[in-house]
Amino acid sequence: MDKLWSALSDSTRRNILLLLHEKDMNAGEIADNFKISKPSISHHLSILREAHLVYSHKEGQTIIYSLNKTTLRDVSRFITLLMK
Amino acid sequence: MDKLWSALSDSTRRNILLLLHEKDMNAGEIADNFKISKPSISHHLSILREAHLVYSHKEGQTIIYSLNKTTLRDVSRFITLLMK
DNA sequence: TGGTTATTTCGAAGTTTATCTAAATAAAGT
DNA sequence: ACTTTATTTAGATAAACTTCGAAATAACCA
Repeated sequence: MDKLWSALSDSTRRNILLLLHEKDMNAGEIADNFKISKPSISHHLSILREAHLVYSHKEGQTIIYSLNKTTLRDVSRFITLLMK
Repeated sequence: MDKLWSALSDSTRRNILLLLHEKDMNAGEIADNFKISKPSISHHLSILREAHLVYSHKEGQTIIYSLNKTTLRDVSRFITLLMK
């Protein structure tokens, strides 16, 4: 749970998740939506990947990232428990 | 949203929320549930308070903390949106 | 083989965070 | 007034985090 929550604690990463909710994207496309450098975005993506919030697969020259909705259920469960 | 998510990113703070879900507690009682010092717990409580995840009121000599479930709805909304 | 494109890894700088002890504040009782 | 109890604030330190530019890796094409 720890990696999951700290992955979610950064607003750039939460915005990446919102982008991927709309559609799958490659790393460059994702980076184009932010002002920070590509290495920084790559780093954020690796944190999201380690938290299992996204997964990626290679397609030709590019790497496509997708939202992993399954992991979000763990967060949802925690919040729902507290709200009861 | 930023203070909210970073408040949730620390496991001690999430455990404080779980404790307060069971019942309201004063700061000392909360601290007794952890190995870290009382000043550290006090610091965590102030972060939770600033994020509006808990509120507090004085009762005689002690300060009673309670879970603020309303704020959790914002988190829940974000997660629910992503899960759709 | 060499060049181009896409992405990650490396190494460093600056900022933020969690934690501690010691000191300060505040309320209550003696 | 002084002491005890409950909690917070202050100041310091070490670890973790975000960010960058430059270099490395990998795939594709000419």
